[in-house]
Amino acid sequence: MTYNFKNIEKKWQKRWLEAKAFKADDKSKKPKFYQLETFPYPSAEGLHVGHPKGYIAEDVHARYMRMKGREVLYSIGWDAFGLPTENYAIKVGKNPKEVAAANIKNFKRQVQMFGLSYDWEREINTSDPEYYKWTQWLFIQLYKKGLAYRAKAKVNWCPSDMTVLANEQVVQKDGKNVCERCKSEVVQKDMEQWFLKITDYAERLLSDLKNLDWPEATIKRQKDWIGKSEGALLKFSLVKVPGQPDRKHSVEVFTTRPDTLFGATFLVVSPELAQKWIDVGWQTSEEVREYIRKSLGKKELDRLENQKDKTGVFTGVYAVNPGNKEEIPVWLSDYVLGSYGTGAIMAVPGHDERDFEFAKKFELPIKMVICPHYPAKTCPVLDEAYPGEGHLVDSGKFDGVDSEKARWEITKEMEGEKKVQYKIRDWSVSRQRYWGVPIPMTHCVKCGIQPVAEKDLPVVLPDLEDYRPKGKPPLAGSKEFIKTKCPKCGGEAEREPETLDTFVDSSWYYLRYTDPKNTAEIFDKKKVNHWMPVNLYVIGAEHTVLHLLYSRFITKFLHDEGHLNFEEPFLKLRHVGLIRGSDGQKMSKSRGNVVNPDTLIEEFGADAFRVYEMFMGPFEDGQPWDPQGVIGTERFLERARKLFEKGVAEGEAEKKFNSLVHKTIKKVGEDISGLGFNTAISALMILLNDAEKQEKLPKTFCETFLKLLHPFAPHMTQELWEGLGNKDYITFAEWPEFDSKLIKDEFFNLVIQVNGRVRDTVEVGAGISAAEAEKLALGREKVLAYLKGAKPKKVIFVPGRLINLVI
RNA sequence: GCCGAGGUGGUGAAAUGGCAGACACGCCAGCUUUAGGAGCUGGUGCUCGCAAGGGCGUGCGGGUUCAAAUCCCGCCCUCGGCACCA
Repeated sequence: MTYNFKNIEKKWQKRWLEAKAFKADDKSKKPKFYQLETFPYPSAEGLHVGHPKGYIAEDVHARYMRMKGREVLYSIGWDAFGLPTENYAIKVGKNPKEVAAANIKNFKRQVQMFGLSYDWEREINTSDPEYYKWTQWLFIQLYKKGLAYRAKAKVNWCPSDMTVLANEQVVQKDGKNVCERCKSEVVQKDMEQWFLKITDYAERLLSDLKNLDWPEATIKRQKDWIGKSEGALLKFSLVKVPGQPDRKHSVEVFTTRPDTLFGATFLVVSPELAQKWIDVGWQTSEEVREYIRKSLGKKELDRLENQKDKTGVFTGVYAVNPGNKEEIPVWLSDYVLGSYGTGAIMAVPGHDERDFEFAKKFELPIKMVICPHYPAKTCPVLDEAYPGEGHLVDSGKFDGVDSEKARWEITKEMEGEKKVQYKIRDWSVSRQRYWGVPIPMTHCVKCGIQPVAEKDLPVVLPDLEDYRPKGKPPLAGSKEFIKTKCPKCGGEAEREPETLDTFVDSSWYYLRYTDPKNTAEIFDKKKVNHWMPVNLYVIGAEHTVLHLLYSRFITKFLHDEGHLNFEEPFLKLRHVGLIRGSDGQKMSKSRGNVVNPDTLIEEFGADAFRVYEMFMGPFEDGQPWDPQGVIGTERFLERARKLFEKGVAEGEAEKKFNSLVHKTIKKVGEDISGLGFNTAISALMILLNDAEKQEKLPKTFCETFLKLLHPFAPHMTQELWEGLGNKDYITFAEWPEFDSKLIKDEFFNLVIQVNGRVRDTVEVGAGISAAEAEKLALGREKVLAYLKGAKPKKVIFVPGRLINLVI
């Protein structure tokens, strides 16, 4: 009899689906457990073997949690809007809607063949008007609170495709930034854009990180991205501005080291700030204007390039250092950014590496004002900047003050103010593309920008004959779409033709799973607060910043609006390690190392595939795909299945074997909870190896074994479960309990060391005492040979493990 | 440059102070088979040795300890991220 996994897997998948076996019950009395995985972007290529690793892990965990008596919410949806689909549609000359539908169909077929235990009743799709109605609603709420606004900003512009590109769509080629699709060089352009004011939440996004069970590296990257710096704003009055009266003007700088003020030997302003000066009528040299023109024409990326080779020009303006009243020159350089701080800095070359390089290049004075060797009165100028802490020197009345203390003292004395700066910028959400959520706004000549009335949502994305990008949003070309009435005055108005960044769609999908069919509200408050927050989120490490930060922002916003009673959406987060091609490289079509799961499932079955992906190695590490690997787990399952052909025996299992069974129950449970799937499977293999040597296998063992294996190989274990005469689903059977008495060994192998080297082992009773062990060891022939008649100086006894005789 | 993760057999790995290499893949030998990309049994870190047995061994160098893959110090390499944020 051969095991027809194809039919059996299909049979159970069909039954599970029809019985709605994995429906998450809102009203269940059991404690809830919400598991989440990144909902897929349904691409035209379909899944490769790397994609399901995270899904399978979640499924194993979900099945385990159900058996442990939890009501598990575990669902799937489709992040269906966005550029890859749109670009693919353009390429094949089809409508993105059709392409997306076909892609979803294929993805659905693929995820279903893995036997994943989703609650399909909760399936969602971001391109469905029933879903994006609430994305639009969310945008309007943000707008009403002043958190969505329109402003001019630099965007990536592809002159050939005549469209704005997302940062992710700009790729590097021969040192240039080019359009991912047409490879023409991208330029930066100032355009009006919609922004979400995530910067308002910077402090909370930072401080709430401390309560999360997330990988440390991910927390750190979010912190770095938010980039908090505490410092001060200091004012420098300006003298000798050509064509301007003395000391009428001033410039403010942001610094994290006000304690180094007396070492500021020049100021540097950004090209953006210098341009502002010119705009208000200050006179400058042609050299300065040329420098501004050049650097403002550069893209930010290019400006960051030649870091080591600093450029700049003297502006002709001088400032007064408010500390020592010295007149210092004001320089212009693109190493100072217009978009951070005040766009101007005080340069302290003695204590800042960048200022040091600049001073060296333009032969500007370098002064040391922080000395690590107190009580030295002066400090020699070093051949590199000294950024550390110490005591102040050459700083007037602050001489000798501890640098950390001096920060605030100097700020106060100079009438500066404490200031906190963040690197994080507001979130640009406008896309001049077709395949996305229409931004629910109108432009009225009389009333200006007005949000669409909530009762008129959704603003449906219309079908367009020609949706290709042409330099302005494709929706702008549709007269029927654009023409509307102003929601405020009822007069003629135009709709906003831009669409939303797909990161907006995905910033709240996990909330919708809790109440996916609600047509009256974004979600029911009771339901969302019952299921949320997410107990376990498995997500790729590439999402450490954007999606996770946006989701946290939106959650906090909805909390502040009174819709949620929690502030953090994802309590525990783990990253899935990437499966690489068998060549060790990242899987990609261009490398030709992509492995398709369809053929593997066809050949080995979903169970063998699942077990292999979980057995490959530590879940959070990446491994190369081994084409031989599935054969190994297929063998394992086949041998397990054969075990059941022997039939079930009456009575008890042999004592030692039974002890192993209980150890395995403990280990598999602990390992699944800790996502240590590889070692859980290895424990099951060890158990099987031993079980095969047993004369008889009682029913209790058989059922236990199936339960332990079930999360990994759900189809086969369900089939065998039925074969044992069970009528119910094994999925809802109770996870076995281990007996801690049975786990304790009666005997163990005592390791005998001489000077830390293993010389002998002997089986002894578990309770052996130090004295007994020593006596035993000293009676062993092998041991005596190494002792050479010497008496041990020291004896170390580790109960249950070893004895070490030191001579 | 800075930050993070990591470096253990031919391969994926296990062991988080206590017998390094569990469990698998691959390979070798044998059995079985008309046949095998099937199954079963045994072997498989390197090295000396006919063997018994010994020596060496977790990127490199040092240290702590009765005992180190594991802890500490210094260095090298690989991968990932950030990159003039004052």
